Amino acid sequence: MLSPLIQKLGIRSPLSDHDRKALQQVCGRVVSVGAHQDLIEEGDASDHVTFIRSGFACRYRILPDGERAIIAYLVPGDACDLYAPLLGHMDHAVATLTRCDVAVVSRQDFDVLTSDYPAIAGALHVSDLVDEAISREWLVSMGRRSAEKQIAHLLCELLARLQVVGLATSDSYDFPITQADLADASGLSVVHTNRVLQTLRAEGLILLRHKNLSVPDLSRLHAFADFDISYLHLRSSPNRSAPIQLRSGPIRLQ
Amino acid sequence: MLSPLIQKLGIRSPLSDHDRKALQQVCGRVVSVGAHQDLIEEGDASDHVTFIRSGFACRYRILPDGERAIIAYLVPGDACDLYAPLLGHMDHAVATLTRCDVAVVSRQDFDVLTSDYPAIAGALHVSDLVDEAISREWLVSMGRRSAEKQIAHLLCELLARLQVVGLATSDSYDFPITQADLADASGLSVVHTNRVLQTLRAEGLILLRHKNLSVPDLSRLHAFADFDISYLHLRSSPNRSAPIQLRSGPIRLQ
DNA sequence: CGTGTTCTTGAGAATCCTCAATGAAGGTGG
DNA sequence: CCACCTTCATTGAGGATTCTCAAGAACACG
Repeated sequence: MLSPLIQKLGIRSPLSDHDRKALQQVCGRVVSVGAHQDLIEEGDASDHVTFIRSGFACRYRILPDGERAIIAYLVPGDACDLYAPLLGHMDHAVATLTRCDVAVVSRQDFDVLTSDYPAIAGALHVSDLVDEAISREWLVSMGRRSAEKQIAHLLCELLARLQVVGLATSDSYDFPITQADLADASGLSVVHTNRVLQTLRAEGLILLRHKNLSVPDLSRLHAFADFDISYLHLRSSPNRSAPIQLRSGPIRLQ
Repeated sequence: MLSPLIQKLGIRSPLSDHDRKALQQVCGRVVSVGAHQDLIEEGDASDHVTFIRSGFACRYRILPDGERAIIAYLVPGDACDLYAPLLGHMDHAVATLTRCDVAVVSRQDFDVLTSDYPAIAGALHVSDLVDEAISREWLVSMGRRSAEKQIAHLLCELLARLQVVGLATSDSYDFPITQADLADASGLSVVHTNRVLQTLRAEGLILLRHKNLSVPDLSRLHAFADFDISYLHLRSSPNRSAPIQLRSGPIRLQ
């Protein structure tokens, strides 16, 4: 089974077998972490690079009044602290939401990897740029979409991101995120999050039972949520429908 | 007078005189653009790199119902589309908010610059990471801060960012952003934005007159807005108070 | 079969929105 | 310099959304 990281990078950037092997080797040390555990704390000047191998995690900050703001969801294949040393310290924390397997790579090994394999460095950079695009989309959702559309949009995004790493079918995925975690990511209260989910269910837009989410009519959910997948940059250009050719070569997509 | 771009990069990453000269040379072509003009449209596969030289701009998206969401403010020294080719197309647009001078660099010249001057490439990367941190902070504000604190926080952020490029005193700056632009960046209505500003004025937290913002008691505003400047990464570490030494050398800050 | 977490519901209150209108500021042409 | 026009800021009022508090139900786990 291909690691989710390699799957994710390979979709957006061409990687050679050589690159894949190097990645697989470096990410050998996998640690299992229970739910609701900090992987990285605010202020850390992390000397490791951490990747989510399985499970869900999040970036978050705690405010003075004790409120928690979740800034991003991390799914298998996502990096936690790729560029932390460039900024000197973490300005937010990372915690698991469920039990997770995480790959921990020493910063030294990682630096060797990226300088020996520029295609990997490039693919990781692209992947970080997509994370930025996701942040922007969350800002759009929080600022200008109704609570219902915001949550629906988030569910669409997770479907697409999990499909990339082979953890979702065409219309469903395991959804272990609690309503409290969803609330902190949406800026809503838990109570309202609950009511929003009920509305989406009542409208027949989603089926959510036993920690599994399935979408009866994906195009209807997309239309409702105003979900345009292009911000995830799964293709090199919105106008080009053919997938990127998989070959080793330059980092640039076009 | 040093260009705002060079000022900004130099604060977070060591640049040699050599680097500075190269930057100055490449950013020679400056274009003047009126207020409320698109600099980059959504979907563009830009073949230029654009930097704000003077004036205010923003990243934004228009939703199907016509609403505008502002995702980021751009101030002098900020890049508009640094890594656009890596993602293939712009997933959002960039527009001026006021009259702006922008430096337009051909993608070709830019690529030559970054490969000839790795310190510049590194500094730009760090700068982009800070933009990410700013996005995250906006998410925190939108999700879990009151409208008053959110706007106050934004005003604190702008003060700090403008100080970096020499466009603010210790407690004031020119503030040409309209309440409509502030509303679209905060996810509030124009009416409520107006009332929030009035509250901040009534509390004596800000003075806003004739497009000029000044802060009578900065630490009070910081405390009110829960503003912790460390996310702007103006120092290499929150525990180290000495500024970064200015010398040419490796990209990494520590 | 208890115990803690998560989900759900009700009700009243705070926040924020929309609509609609007025006032103030700035720019332009005569 | 004034009349006019456009943009921006402000105000009032009623309503929608979302919140908090509080409690009970369902579920998961040992």
